[in-house]
Amino acid sequence: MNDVKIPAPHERGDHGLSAFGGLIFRPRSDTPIWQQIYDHIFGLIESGLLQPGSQLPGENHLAEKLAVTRITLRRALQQLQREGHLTARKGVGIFVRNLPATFTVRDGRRFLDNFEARGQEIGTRTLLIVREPAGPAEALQLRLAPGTEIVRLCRIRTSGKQPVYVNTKVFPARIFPNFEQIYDPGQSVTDVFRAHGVDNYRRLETRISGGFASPDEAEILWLTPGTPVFRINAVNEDSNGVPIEWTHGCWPLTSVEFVF
Amino acid sequence: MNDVKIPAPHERGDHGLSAFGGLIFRPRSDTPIWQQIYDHIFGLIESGLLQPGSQLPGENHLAEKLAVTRITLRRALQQLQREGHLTARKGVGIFVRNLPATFTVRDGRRFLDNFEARGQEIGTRTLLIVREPAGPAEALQLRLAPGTEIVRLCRIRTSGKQPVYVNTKVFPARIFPNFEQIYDPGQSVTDVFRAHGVDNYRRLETRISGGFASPDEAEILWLTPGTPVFRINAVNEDSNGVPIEWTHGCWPLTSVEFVF
DNA sequence: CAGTGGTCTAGACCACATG
DNA sequence: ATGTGGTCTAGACCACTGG
Repeated sequence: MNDVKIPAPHERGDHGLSAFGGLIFRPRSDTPIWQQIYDHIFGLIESGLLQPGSQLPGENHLAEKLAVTRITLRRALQQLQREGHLTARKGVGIFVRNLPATFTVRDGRRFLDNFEARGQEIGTRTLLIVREPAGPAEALQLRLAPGTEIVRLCRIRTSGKQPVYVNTKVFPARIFPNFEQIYDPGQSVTDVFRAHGVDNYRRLETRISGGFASPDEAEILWLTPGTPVFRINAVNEDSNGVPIEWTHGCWPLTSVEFVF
Repeated sequence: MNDVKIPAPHERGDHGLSAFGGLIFRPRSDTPIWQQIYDHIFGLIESGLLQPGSQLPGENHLAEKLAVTRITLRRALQQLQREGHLTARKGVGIFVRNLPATFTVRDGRRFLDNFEARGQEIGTRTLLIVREPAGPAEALQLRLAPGTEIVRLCRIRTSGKQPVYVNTKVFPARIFPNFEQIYDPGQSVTDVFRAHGVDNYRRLETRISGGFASPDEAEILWLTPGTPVFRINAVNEDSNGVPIEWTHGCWPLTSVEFVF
């Protein structure tokens, strides 16, 4: 508490608390205190003094160091969480989120071709792959009778360990009898398409809307529930106009840019 | 507590407070109190008991009626504001936002053709139309030398009085010598294009990203600052590939859906 | 167990808009 | 002058995570 050192990023256990020391926030200024704190922490992140993935000091320590109430501090922290710069884990701590500089997704291309992630490695994790009867929404999108068997695939895309995209894909099971066997080794849907004679397909329509992360989505994407997200919704057709894939998913608002 | 009335929307001055009466929120439930309040108010809005444009009771009254602290109540109200269901005006009150059911904007069409606003009338308000030297960003987008004269046009689109879209358009001034005269009567950019011999043009690229409303944008769009928004950014070219318009603007996240 | 973030209370003062 | 929403304080208890 009394050690006044130059803010070396990773001190032994103090989580770089010194970077926050000696600050004075003027209460009766034109800008609210919580916003001054927001600006300060945001500056630390942008300038790189707070490295991605590093942990912030505990809220009690921080509030004391900044000479404000924990509630006032939390107001600033929560805005930073909603904007995707921080992520909090209960019982653990608050961490600097790995902002992947915004991806650029171009419509009509394969996912991996789409990324222009600067220096970040892209990963895929398959959460679920099952065959089951189509629900009403799925049947509608794929133009099937309700109850027709479909293949459901849930995946996460990560950038440097950090999840940035969760999506669900639905396929007519009849067209892809060997889906699981072919998908398994490379986790590539395109491989599955090719192996079943679908060499060409096109995106019929893409819908982009906005929403707010459900508790489930928040947990998967390491977000605070209620954080704003993009929702994307698209159908792919084969060359004969038969729908072969309905995909819908969810991105943190600040992790992606769509280019058409 | 004892007045059990059907919530008639506009009681004499009580702002429909009765709709909030007699509620009990269990503190040690599995869901937080603020979220129970959120759910309750959201339900009132969705069911139409709280009409669009109507005013909520004051926070002090509401907090008393719901038997919670004003801070706890505010937590619920602020989430509703961020999600676009409520809008607060300092010194005035909190109002139910007119959710325009989400527009559908199709790329490459004229704006008015794009709307599928159900029963809402679309309005246009021109905030600014000036000629001035191009800044660096504008010069880059229009492929002009910095300082070249451009026409800058700022407009708001409204749906039933409520602003839903604010954007800025920039044009090379040299191509449109009579911009202002032609634009003025109908507020139509297409008219200006036609009058200057531009009968055909196409959208080169559209970029959609996410952000958070600046104080200026928030005021224009009747939002709370920091509310999540879509940002859209596009360039139109004439048939010879010459950029003739750079447009960028901002939508509340929950007011629009993009279809491509 | 100690430390973390999540929630909640009971007050208070301020800037702002309206009548 | 009144009522509004915006900000801030000084406490408190809880559920969760980790060692």
